[in-house]
Amino acid sequence: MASPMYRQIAEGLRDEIESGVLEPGQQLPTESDLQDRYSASRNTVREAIRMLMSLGLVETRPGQGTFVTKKMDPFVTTLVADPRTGDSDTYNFQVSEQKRKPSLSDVQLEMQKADAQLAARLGVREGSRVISRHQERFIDDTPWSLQTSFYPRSLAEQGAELLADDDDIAGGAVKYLAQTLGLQQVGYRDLITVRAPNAAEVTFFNLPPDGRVAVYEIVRTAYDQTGTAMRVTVTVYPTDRNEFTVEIGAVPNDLSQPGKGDPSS
Amino acid sequence: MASPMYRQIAEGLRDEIESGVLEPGQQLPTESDLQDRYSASRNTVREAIRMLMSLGLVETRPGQGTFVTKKMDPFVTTLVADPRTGDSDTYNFQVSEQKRKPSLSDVQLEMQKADAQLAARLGVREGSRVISRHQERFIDDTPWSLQTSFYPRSLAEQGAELLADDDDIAGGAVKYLAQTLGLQQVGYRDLITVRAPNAAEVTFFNLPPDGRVAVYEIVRTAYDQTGTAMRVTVTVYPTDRNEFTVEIGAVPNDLSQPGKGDPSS
DNA sequence: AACGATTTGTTCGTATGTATC
DNA sequence: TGATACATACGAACAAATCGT
Repeated sequence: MASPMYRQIAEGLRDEIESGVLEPGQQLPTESDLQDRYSASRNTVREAIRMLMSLGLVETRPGQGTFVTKKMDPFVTTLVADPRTGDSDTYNFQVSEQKRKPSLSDVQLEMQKADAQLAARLGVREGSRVISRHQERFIDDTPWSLQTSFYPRSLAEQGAELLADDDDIAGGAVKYLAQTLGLQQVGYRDLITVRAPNAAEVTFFNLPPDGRVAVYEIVRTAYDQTGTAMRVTVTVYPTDRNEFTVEIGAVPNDLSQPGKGDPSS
Repeated sequence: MASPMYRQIAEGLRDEIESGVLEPGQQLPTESDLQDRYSASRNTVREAIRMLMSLGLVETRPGQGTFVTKKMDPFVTTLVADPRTGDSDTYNFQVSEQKRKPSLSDVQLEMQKADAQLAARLGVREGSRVISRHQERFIDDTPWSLQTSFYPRSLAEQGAELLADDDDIAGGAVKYLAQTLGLQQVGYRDLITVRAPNAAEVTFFNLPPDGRVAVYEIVRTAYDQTGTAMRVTVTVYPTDRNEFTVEIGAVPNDLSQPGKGDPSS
């Protein structure tokens, strides 16, 4: 009598799923069926299913039924690159290598005041103005990530006017800054966190509104040859369709394609 | 009238939380209060709170109330290191740098059959035996990560007997393999994914059983000078108290300590 | 296009259990 | 011990989405 009824039901179904009795994509018994099978009320059965949903094991479709989750094949982003590159070019390259069609929205440009955290990262005073360049990124027409790059406004004032311009920067911002201001990107730091999506992210990525799918937030701070932060880029990815790799030193080419995810033993 | 009542209630409370009217750690109105405030039934109010919980904004404590979540300050793990190191030593070093006390469980050693995925990564035949060395890792006596390293059994047969031994390997396994077999770790690849915790992880990390706190799974495949995989390490961390960084090229020391997380603007 | 059957979604009422103070 | 607050469980009704006739 230790654990409540709804959890016992969830355990039972969970076992069936993880043992493969119920395969990915397959429909679970209806709530009505489960009521009979476990002699529990509908609400209790629903409680069990809700738990499985929260665990990412099943998904419900109104009017249809409840189904074992089929994991979509992830897109893998590589976080390292040669220190001298690591710009937006990298994005297109990575995507095309995996034979998917990337696309980008227009740049949405804003002047914003830096909050405490951003100011610290960018090495500017809190409350000072920064250039914010925001883009939506898609792969095969499904929303894949939201990216915002921040630059100190001083960069535009010193001659890199295109930064404060609403257009795409041909060849990438890193190259542009090298050409106009002589700024070399000599290194960067990525900070990887995971959190629940906010309302805008739920809308853009088409995520379930209850936050059961989290998002990665990757903050990349890039430094120039003087050790000064020249850019901070924040990119948000849903965790359900993204993975990341880091490669250090001599690493053979990736042959271990994740496969179908089928345990085809 | 578009969205259901429970979501409107959740929206209202969410606004109060995100605008700071309700501060982290503060108690929300009781379910009874919220019934009156929104003239909804208790179940509907609970539905709203459940959504906020799923979003990680609040937590409930039986007999006490519902409280705005206070983010615990994260432990930051750096994924890069010099290619020649990157062993368990790194772990102790990183932890002590942040002035926390690390501790490790005994090594739990097993011989296992490699499943398809592990076999591909480790470059062995599926179903062949591998050495599995499992450890629980704590920081300040709270469970922090679960780590399992896999080695081809051939390594132990070729002279690295300690791998198949139940003891800690003084100085780290990488150094040991270099000394006994001349294997140099020349590089590694990390694969970062996020998923719901399994039952064992829920227990060890003391996570809510409904899976609303996800875990990172970091798979590190290390290669020797011949381009052969010499080790695969799988480490699992709860997302609610861990962050990761990757540093490439010349990067100044990290001064941007994440602070208390307080928006003390 | 219309309708009915099926299935999940939302909301209410009520009762009882368990944890905390 | 009692009061308070959240957790579990049942029953019921109607709404909304989906599918087939």
